[in-house]
Amino acid sequence: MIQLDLSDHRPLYEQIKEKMKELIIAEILKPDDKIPSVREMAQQLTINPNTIQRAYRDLETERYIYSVRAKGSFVAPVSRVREKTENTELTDEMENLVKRARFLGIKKETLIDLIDGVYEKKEE
Amino acid sequence: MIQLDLSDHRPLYEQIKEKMKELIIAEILKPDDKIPSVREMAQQLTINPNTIQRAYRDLETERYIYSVRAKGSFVAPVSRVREKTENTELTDEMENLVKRARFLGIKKETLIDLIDGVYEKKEE
DNA sequence: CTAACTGTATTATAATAATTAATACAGTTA
DNA sequence: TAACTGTATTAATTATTATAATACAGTTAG
Repeated sequence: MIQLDLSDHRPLYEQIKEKMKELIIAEILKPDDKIPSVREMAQQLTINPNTIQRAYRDLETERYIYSVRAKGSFVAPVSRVREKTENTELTDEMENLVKRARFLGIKKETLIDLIDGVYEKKEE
Repeated sequence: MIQLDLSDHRPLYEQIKEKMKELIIAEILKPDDKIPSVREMAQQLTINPNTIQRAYRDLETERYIYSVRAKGSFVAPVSRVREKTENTELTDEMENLVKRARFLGIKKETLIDLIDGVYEKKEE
């Protein structure tokens, strides 16, 4: 399901969080989909279950997943709270990125093309 | 010149690197501008000089600054290498961000307005 | 020339963060 | 009942980060 990058300097649980978020945001994992259990994922990645536990706990706090004791962990439906905080975070990041792009001499049209490309795929 | 955020979980040297990059990218610091010496910056931020040393060493490797022994450290002119790696990095980040935006239901036009806003300020 | 500044390097230590390990408990499911 | 779930806890280990204390060689202003 996910792949760790050992050359990455960041902690494993951060990588796991990020990858899971990507899968959810890309809608590869959809609301109420079951995700691998703590132990199962740990075995797949050959790391300690506690590390997965840490990642899942964070993801639950951030409302990306929800867990049911003895049943499993599942992708959470998009919550209004999460949507709002993500919205502001994203706007900030986007602004910084666009500034960097401008600094690098990237044309406005290039950015707009990129956006078009992503939004087109929505229809698929 | 820069301000550390102690509530930030990332290492100090990472924060320093990031802030310096921001200043350089925003062109607040321009090529060949002298930046504070290792010891001076350490005193300003009340942290150990070795931590600054670490940040500066990284920044030099990434071609954001250059250092001259016994003279000081200075903002590097934009190198072609740096420009290229930054360009691909930025494109990747931008694509991820746009995907997130789409997932959140943000309209394409909203993103384009944001870009317009940033690019307009170039004339100032 | 000298005093005070530069970057750079080194080694040791302390402090913090991340990870593993080994369990345990309570509930679910086939 | 056996095998699975999430969750919690405590301890030990390892890795990373930060500090501390120096040292060296070169620059620069007075």
